[in-house]
Amino acid sequence: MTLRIPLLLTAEIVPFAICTERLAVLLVQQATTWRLPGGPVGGEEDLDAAARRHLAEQTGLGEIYLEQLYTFGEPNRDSGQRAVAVAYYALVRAGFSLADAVPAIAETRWVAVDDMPVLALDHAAIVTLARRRLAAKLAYSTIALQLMPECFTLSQLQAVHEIILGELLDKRNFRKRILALDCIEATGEMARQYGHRPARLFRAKRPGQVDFIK
Amino acid sequence: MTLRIPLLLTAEIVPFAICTERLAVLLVQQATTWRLPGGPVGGEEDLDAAARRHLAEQTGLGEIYLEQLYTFGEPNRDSGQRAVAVAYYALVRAGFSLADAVPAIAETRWVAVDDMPVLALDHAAIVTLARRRLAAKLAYSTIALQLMPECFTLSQLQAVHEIILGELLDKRNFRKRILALDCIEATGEMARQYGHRPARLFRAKRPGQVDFIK
DNA sequence: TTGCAATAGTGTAAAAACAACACTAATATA
DNA sequence: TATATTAGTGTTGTTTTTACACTATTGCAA
Repeated sequence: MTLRIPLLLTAEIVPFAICTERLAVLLVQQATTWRLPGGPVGGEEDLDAAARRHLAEQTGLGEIYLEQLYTFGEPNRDSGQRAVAVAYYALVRAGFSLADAVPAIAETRWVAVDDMPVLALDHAAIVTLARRRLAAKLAYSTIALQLMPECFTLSQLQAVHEIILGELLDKRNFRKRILALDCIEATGEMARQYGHRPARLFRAKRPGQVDFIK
Repeated sequence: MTLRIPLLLTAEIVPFAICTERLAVLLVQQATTWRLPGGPVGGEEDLDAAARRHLAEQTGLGEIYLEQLYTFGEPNRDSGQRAVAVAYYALVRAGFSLADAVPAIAETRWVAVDDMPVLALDHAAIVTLARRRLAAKLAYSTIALQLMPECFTLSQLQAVHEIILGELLDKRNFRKRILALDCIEATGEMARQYGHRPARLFRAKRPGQVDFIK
């Protein structure tokens, strides 16, 4: 029972954001291949902390929503060595700025989930699972708010839902449903867009929190 | 990146069944304390396989529904050593027989979830999370069928739902809903109970499979 | 043999949730 | 001042969900 097996335990993160109207993942380049940000869990480090640390070190992203996804431990997932990966996904608010954060120590790029290059190890499977989970959670939680900037319009929120679900939603029904959840409130400000009627701005009532609904 | 940290990786399982009208967990006695079945993951062993192996070795349970729940890795969850636990939950069909299976190598006991004794490490938290997940899954999957014997009556299935949810359900509405899912079919046989009208027996249409619904 | 106790089995109506649908409002620019 | 563009708003029909009560079949006991 107290046997310590030699293995590599890593945390891997799927950082999602909406980029140019598409759901995108932040990838890290290692030599010639792309992989998810992540790396070994420290000897005295919490799993979540390891995920946050690697994400910050490799991409500059901090202070974002993070949720454990699944643990991958097939003996052959990393050729040669025994590696177990605790996978997470993270949600990055639109309007985030990598530049604001700690400089990344790796080459990174946002890539649309539908245009993923070949990824290291089983990272493609991790992305696929994360994407399914995110889409499923839209239906029964307020998780989409974690992808929004502090202030946003209802049209922007609807676009985020549509992009993740891959289908168009009815504007009136969407607004009715979201407002009934009582998870956002009008700021009183208007978005100063150009060429058309300005939109009311909203903010999350409980910004850090993801509520279950229904 | 290739650092191998010394740590104990275990698989821990929460085996659920309905015992005497209550949701129960199969516990294993170790010295004077109770714990979940489980133990170290082998050096070349898949995580799921490790969970199944320990469950079989320690309790005699095999061939049952198993699903990964969450990975617990707080540095101090096991005093002294660094231990990471990949937690699973398992569903045991009513009418199962431990005696049929391989003899268990440990003292085991089914304990109602509402009467749990003090458990080793963070196993109480694992049970709590597993219980929440199971209850949530009732709403959007056919997972309850994994707790049923091959043939069962609708009243029995309803009782299982009621026990897990902790609330009574309307008989007619329950039947309508379950039958509409098209996940069970009548066997044509009747349950030979005594003292009242016999009930029709049903079986799962796809016994091994858990379908998502709605 | 008849009555009682116990669980099985069945339908309808009201309420709530969801889905479909089209026009007016406010702004920037040409 | 006309046009293009997006914001914003209610109603109606359909579907889903909920609430609800009686008859049927059996074993057992009187």
